[in-house]
Amino acid sequence: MPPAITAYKNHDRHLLAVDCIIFGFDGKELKALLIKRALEPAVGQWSLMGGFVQQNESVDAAATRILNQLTGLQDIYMEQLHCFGNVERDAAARVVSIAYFALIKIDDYNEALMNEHHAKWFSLNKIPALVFDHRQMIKLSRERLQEKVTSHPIGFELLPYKFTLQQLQALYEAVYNTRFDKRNFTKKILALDLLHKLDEKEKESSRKGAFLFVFDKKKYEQLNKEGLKFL
Amino acid sequence: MPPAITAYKNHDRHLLAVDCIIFGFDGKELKALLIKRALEPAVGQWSLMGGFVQQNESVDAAATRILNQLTGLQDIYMEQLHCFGNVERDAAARVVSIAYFALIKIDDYNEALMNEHHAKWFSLNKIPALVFDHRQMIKLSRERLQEKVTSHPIGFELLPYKFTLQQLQALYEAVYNTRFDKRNFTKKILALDLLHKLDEKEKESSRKGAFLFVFDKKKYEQLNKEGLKFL
DNA sequence: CCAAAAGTGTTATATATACACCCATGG
DNA sequence: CCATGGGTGTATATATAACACTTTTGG
Repeated sequence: MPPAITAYKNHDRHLLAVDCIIFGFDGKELKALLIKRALEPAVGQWSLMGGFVQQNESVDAAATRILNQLTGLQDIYMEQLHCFGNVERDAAARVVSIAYFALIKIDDYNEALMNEHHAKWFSLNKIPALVFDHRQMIKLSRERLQEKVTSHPIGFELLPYKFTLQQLQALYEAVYNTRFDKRNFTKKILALDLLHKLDEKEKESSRKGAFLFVFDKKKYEQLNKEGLKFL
Repeated sequence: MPPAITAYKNHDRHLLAVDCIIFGFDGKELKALLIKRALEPAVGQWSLMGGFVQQNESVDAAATRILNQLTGLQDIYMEQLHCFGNVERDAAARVVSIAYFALIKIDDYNEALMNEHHAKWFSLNKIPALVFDHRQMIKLSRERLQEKVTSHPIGFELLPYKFTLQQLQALYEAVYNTRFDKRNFTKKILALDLLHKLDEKEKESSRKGAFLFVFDKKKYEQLNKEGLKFL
């Protein structure tokens, strides 16, 4: 990249950060992954995982890098949420932050990296005090997740590869913070022709055992692009 | 604002721009307001109105300022669209841009300012070649407008204060790029209990004349917050 | 044999869609 | 008196919401 040409030269330059809201689902509750902030100011306070955008990387790439720094994961569903640009949002300096949210399988992470950052999962209903505007970021991301899930089948990103219908329903109930009728839910989700029923049963949560499903990758990708009407 | 503290000091700083997609509706077509770019590179090419974010202003404030520079308007419906952060997006330097879209009444602008920027309205179906990634910005903003309009009554921002049902329908048809049945449309919109029918008729477009409506500000604001299911 | 979760259909209601004619007016 | 756009209702199809009992099996 050449240096800024004359026409741009006199404009202010800004610190640009990325913050990641990382969602997980433990079968009962929607959770967000938080770390203990390692940087001044506010060292040791709970915070979203974040970092600065470098000169030679795209903002999206920065988000991917920062997610990977904490989780060790790659190829994760990630979406830009919003640019937070208030002058005073960071207590130490003017920093503009672009927030992203990511959906991961809650057991899928690198434990060493997580320990290194003192990361912990928090139920979305029990988020502790956070630095700066991170609470607002989580709030907005939750609303966005809800909207997104209504028209795109991204909920599966939060589930294990094989899952039961009740796990799926519990996930949607957690996202919408409501309850659904089991029969109506089953009917609707199966009608999408998106799931493939396995011969295998999950037997941990009941004596009878519940059939496991996987999603049909082709249908899934198609509906993810086209959109669907879920609820 | 104090200077960046030690912990932030070594991070790269970036040029931060704002670009505005300004929508208008002429009674038939959805249009976007474009200017002839005044800056190198690509001087004289069609472009969205944009500008740089200053050190002491929020990103939202920058967007408002830049919209005002072109139109002279204040208190305009404006929404952040997306942060465009590819390294090579601007041909001259690494510039991260935050795109906003605005809805204005198409006759409501300061002509002197518009002339100064060589601004012109373009039908969304006939957007000329644009600088950098501005075409992509317009595409995304159109999709977002469509989604937004489905759940929030923001369409009115594009109409004159008094409008006929046919103007309203034409607007929604333009946004969705489809046709609606007149009777069903009327039924639905009136059922929202959002419009107030005036005793006054608009007589330009027909001999009989069509009744004018205004929206009920209280209902409007309530539905704008709560959301609604429009179509 | 019993506790606990799995699985499964029908009906009622609400919403969405399709469709065509008369009205009022200015020229 | 007629051409033009304005205004209005009903019937059908589809989608959503409400609702309860039987099955399986490990202990």
